[in-house]
Formats: sequence, C-alpha cells, structure tokens
Amino acid sequence: MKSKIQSVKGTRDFYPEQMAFRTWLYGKVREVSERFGYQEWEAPFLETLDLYAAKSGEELVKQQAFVFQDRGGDEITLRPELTPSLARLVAARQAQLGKPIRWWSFGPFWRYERPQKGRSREFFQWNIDLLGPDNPEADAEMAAIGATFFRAVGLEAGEVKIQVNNRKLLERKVEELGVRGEVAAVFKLIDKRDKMSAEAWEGYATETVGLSAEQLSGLKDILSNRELWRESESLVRFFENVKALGVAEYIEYEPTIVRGLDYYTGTVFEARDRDGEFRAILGGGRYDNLVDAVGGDPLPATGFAMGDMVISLVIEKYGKKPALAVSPTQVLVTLFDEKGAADALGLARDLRAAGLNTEIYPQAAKLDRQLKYADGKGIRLVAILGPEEAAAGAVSLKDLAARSQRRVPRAEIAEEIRRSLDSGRGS
RNA sequence: GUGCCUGUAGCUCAAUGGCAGAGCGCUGGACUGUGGAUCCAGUUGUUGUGGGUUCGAGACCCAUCAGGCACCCCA
Repeated sequence: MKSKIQSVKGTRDFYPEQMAFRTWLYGKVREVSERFGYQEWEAPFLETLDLYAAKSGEELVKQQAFVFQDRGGDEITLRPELTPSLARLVAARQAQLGKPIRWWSFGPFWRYERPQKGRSREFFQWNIDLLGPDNPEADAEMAAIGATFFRAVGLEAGEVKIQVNNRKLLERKVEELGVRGEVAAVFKLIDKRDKMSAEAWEGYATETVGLSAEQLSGLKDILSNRELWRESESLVRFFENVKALGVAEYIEYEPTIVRGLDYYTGTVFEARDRDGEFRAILGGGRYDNLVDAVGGDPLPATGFAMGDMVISLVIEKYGKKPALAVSPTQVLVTLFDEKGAADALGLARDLRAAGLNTEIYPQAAKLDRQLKYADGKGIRLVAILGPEEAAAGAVSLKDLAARSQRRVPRAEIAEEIRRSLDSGRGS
C-alpha cells in the first residue's frame, strides 16, 4: 500500500453522506432564520489580527487563533468567531444601514485547540444577530429563535434547554457582597463551579479570588437562588416575552450562567441537552459595546452562535437524524449492450430535458447488476430500455420501492416518471 | 499548552512474548432480462509511523503522528 497523505489535524472530511447532513442542517438554519425575517450575509474567512486584539476573550485570540504572516509581513487570522467581523461590517456602513439589523450566517471557523468530542479545529457555525434595540424583547427574540430551531430539528423541551442569566444583575449582586473591582475574577469563579469539587471550588474562592467566608456564603446564596431573576426588570420582561413567543418550555433561569467571552454586557444564555452530556449547544447574549469598540457609533446588539458539532451529536443521541437521500438521481436508465447505447443516451437526454435527474448505467451489464446498483444507491426508479422495449417503441418503468413495473410508450415516459415520483412522495 | 487512555482488514473487534484471525462489508456465482432475503465460493494486512530490547514483538521500552477523555477555553 502506498503511503497516504494525512488530513490536517482537527479537520473533517465530508463524504456525500456527511455532506447531505451538513446541507440539511444548513437548510434548517436557513428556514428558522428566515422565519424570523433575518437576512443571510457572510464575512471573509481571513481577517487582520487587529480586529480581534481588543475584543474577544484574550485567550481565544492569543492561544486559539490560527495566525500567520502573509507575504507582505502582515498578521492574518483565520477567523475564530464572527462577531468582530459583524461589528466591523456594521461600523463601516453604519449610517446607511437601516435599523434594526437582522442578519444570519453559516460558515467555517478555525480554532487551534486540542480536538475532542464536539470540538475540532475547523467547524461550522450558525451566527444570528439583532442590532439596534437594547430591550428585553430583542433578547427574547434571540432565545425564541434558538428554541424554534430545536423544534425544527425535532428536539423537544424535555431533551434540550436554554439557560439564561443577566450579567448586570449578577454584577450588582456580587458588588452588594462588598467585592470591588474584582467582578471579572468572581465571574470566572462562577463559571468554574460545575467543573470543580465543592471543596476545591471553595478553596479557589477564598485563596485565589480572596473572598471572605461571609462573601463566599453570600455568593453561594446567589448561585442557588433560582428566583433571583425577579430582581431584574430586564429578565422579568424577558420571561414574559418568551412566554408570549410560545417557547417558555425550553427556557429557564440559571444563576450560574455567565459566558466566557469578555464582550457580553447584559442578558446571556446557553443551550444544553437536559442530561448535561455534552458541552454547550449554542451560546450568546447581549454585547452593547462592540460596534463602537471597532470604530463605529455605539449600537446595542444581541445574538448567538451555534457550532455544528455538538448539535449534531445531540440530534443523533435523541434519534432525530433524518434519513437523507444521498443520491440526487431520480431515475436510472439501463444499458443492455453497445447497440442500444445511442438509444439509452437519447432517452437520458430526453428525461433531463424534462427536468428529471437522470443517471445512465455507464456500461453494458446484466440487468440484476444494474438493479442492485440502483438499489444500493437509493435510486427508486429504473427506466429499462432493452431490445424488447426498443422494438416496441416503449420503456419499462420499474419502481423499486413499490416493487412494481409497467411498460410505457416511449413518448409518455417522462410524464409517467413524474407521476410516480409524486405518488411516492408521501410514503 | 498540561495530564491520562487508545491505535490490528473498508468497518467493529480477537490473538498468554511463539504460524495475524472472526463477524460484517466487498467481489463473483446459484439467477444468460429483474433489486434488498438466503445459500455457496472468493477477497481483504509494511498490526499508525520510526527506532530499541529479545532467539523471536501486534504485545515490552523510547520517540513521533492520529483519535478519545479530563484540564484550559469554548460552538
């Protein structure tokens, strides 16, 4: 065996079967995005390092971005996320863009990380953002879009949930504990809670973050108070809106959600499967300062991102993966011998002209071979054109799914195929 | 970037330091113009890669690459 060139670490190959699923997922993303009136857009895959320098979490850029020098010596980054690009595009044409801006996008991103389940170095991500309004109605719309997507792919509220919190509320509560200027450290502490043992976490809280016993106890009260949202006018309205939008069953308050990225400013959320088996399915929130941070005028914004890997695992786990037709072929034209080749090619041409996806068996072969091929590839209809049919000016149309066959005059074959496809659609 | 686990046929996996195997798949036939089932036959390897120990290595040791898990971070 010859030595094979390996693929780049952390990348995935999309054979037709995987590509069909990716396309299906993209279709669901499009369907839901457009249902809420969002426009599709796209940014370059390459951006300057400067774009990310001040904005994203420092770790994300410094340690996890693919950065290289171009031939002119400029620092170029393979985009690790989309939101800074969004802010850049919006800032560049801020005056002429009508508000609110409702945009969505689905494309590839790169992060230089250790690959593991639900995480690779090259992945696809759905981004959807609403810029303009700074009210809880906009936040609720985002959560509703996420929930509507789950419904669209068949995931029920008993299987996935969207957990919500508000950074301003949390910040206020933390400050009430008498923690000054160390809010970011406390947020990090909160984020770690599920990942450490209770003792280790408390040790980290008192020793590293420097909380007093009293403050720690107060913090624990905050994090276990599932009714805390009632103290935030913004969250109260958020939950009212979510109810009105018909997705309340998917959404719940979770005091430990803070999100990792530094640019979030208000309501934040992330979705998980109810068993907590996987990492977050999607994550997002309000980021009101980002547009002016890249040189635009201040513009409030909210949005979220969903990677393709975790959602795929969740869809698979709950048995919601659809049976997808991998071959686009609607009808296979048989080939018996070289003498009949011109006739078969002519039939294929006519069927294609009639708008049918038509494939011809590429060489003369026994009929059972050709039928096996069609069966294996999931092609339902086979147009059999052998010496007998040719002599009669007809074609035999076999429906592999219905196990039926009938002889049709050559002139009517395209119409007959169309009828068969329509009748088989429901079953 | 840190720690741990794993790597054998296309796939899933066996093989006490002693002849590299099974199931599935694939190919052909039973069936010269009729598919999924069944039966029969056949096919599949530089044991991830490179070194080392040993009379002898798929197994032990080192390195390296890839995958997985936990950190870190996050989609």
